[in-house]
Amino acid sequence: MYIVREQKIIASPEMRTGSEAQCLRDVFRQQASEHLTAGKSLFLEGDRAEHVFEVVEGALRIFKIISDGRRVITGFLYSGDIIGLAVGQRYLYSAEAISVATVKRVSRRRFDLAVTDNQRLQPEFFALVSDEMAAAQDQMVLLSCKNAEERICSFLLKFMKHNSLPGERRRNIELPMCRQDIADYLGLTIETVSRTFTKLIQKGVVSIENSALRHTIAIERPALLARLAGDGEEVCWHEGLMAGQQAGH
Amino acid sequence: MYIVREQKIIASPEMRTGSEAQCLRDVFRQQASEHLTAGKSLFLEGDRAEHVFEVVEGALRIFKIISDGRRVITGFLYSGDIIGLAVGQRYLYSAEAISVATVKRVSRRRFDLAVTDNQRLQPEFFALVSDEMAAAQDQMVLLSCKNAEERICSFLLKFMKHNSLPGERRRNIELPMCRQDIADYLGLTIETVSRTFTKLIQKGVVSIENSALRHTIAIERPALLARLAGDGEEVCWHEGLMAGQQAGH
DNA sequence: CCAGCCCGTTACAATTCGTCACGCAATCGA
DNA sequence: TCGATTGCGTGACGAATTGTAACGGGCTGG
Repeated sequence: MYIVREQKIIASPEMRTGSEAQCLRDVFRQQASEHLTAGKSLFLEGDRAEHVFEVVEGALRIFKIISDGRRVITGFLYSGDIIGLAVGQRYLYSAEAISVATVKRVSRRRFDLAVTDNQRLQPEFFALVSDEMAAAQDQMVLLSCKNAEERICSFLLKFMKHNSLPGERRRNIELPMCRQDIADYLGLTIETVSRTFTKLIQKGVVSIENSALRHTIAIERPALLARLAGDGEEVCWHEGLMAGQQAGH
Repeated sequence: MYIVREQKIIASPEMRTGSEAQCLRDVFRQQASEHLTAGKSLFLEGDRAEHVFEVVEGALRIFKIISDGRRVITGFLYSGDIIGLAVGQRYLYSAEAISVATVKRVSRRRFDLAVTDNQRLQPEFFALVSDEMAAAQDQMVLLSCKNAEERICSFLLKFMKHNSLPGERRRNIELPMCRQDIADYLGLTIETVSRTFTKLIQKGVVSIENSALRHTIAIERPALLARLAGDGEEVCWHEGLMAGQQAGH
């Protein structure tokens, strides 16, 4: 442990870029804001991963294009999120602004130095990577098992959790992405997304402002929404399971 | 850079646990082998993540159980793979031996120390995390878009790549997992897996040893298999795409 | 003001995949 | 040796999702 402190002491000034940072976002504090218009690309899958980005405002989608031209959206990012973590030499996906958005960037070199240099940041860094991995696995579960309704409900729930301050209970949510984005994210077609929204409205789970372009959703019955998402409150891990050794089929 | 070397020089002996390690697997070298019988659990989702494991021999599956009792296999691990990386406080999934298997373990504390202590290991560590992330994303693409045949073909291809030495060109592969495992991994039912194998045999893509229990697959037409997997040789990133800013739909 | 476009919605037909039921072969245990 | 069990394959059927096509309602720009 003392070695770490030693390292800080002998660190030369120009290496100390991130030393005062209390959290990862502080690494971006001094950086200039960059503004993106809707649809503007931030980087492409396969590009050399030379920067890490923080979303200051707006929303982005990250996606892959597969051989037949279809698009798979692997995630959405909102203000406060960080993009470009834990990649190797090259970006694993493309990133684009959905709406107008503001980002800040630092070079990977500098970001990595800040993290390795400042022990305080490492837990936060690993937590972020871990969250990203957990999100990917949740998405695999969703795509493996859930039907259209469950997918839409899970999506709305996740959006609510992510985009509301702790304690805040807003009934209205404003989805920045269009139906096609939702479809490509959930492994559905745009028609199925539409139909499912209609069904949820008929069931009284949500309602949609017929203003603008159906991007404003009011959650009428949050409890029902959660039940329809089918996550079953994430199960009871610490009972019974230990007994059955032989992989239950 | 010189700071890194400095750090090594002043490192106290007891901190140098992993200092001589040339690669991550060396961290496990001194550890005792543990033997698992088929179906034996290594750890459960939600357990405190106290160890990191290396698969010495055999195969394991990692999976989640969802609320309605179904199982989603998020990956298979073979000899040489490392399990338990990049998790937070708790394991994100359960791990079980498929066949008899041998593993080694080190405590997370020791593993993390070895990695932070020895700069040489960090690139390999990040590469592993990155691979895991890339695999998760590929799986999302598979589950989002691919039909049964493409899924099976992708699965066989990936298995071949992973379980053959570079340059080696074996036609016969021995799948350690049963049909149900494949189904739960690919988001299909066991019947669809069966039917799809039959179709692939009829097309002359593969053949199955009718010995034992259909676990030995001979790849008759590798090129066709690759084409049917539909990965389209991972596309052409550096042309055209830059032009279309407005998210193509 | 109207035409044209984009996005979302709806209806209907087509297809894929899941469900259910059963047959077959190999293995296990008494 | 026999019956029970397990894992896999197959066929018929139905449900859920997809594809196709047409429609509507706001914007935009002439």
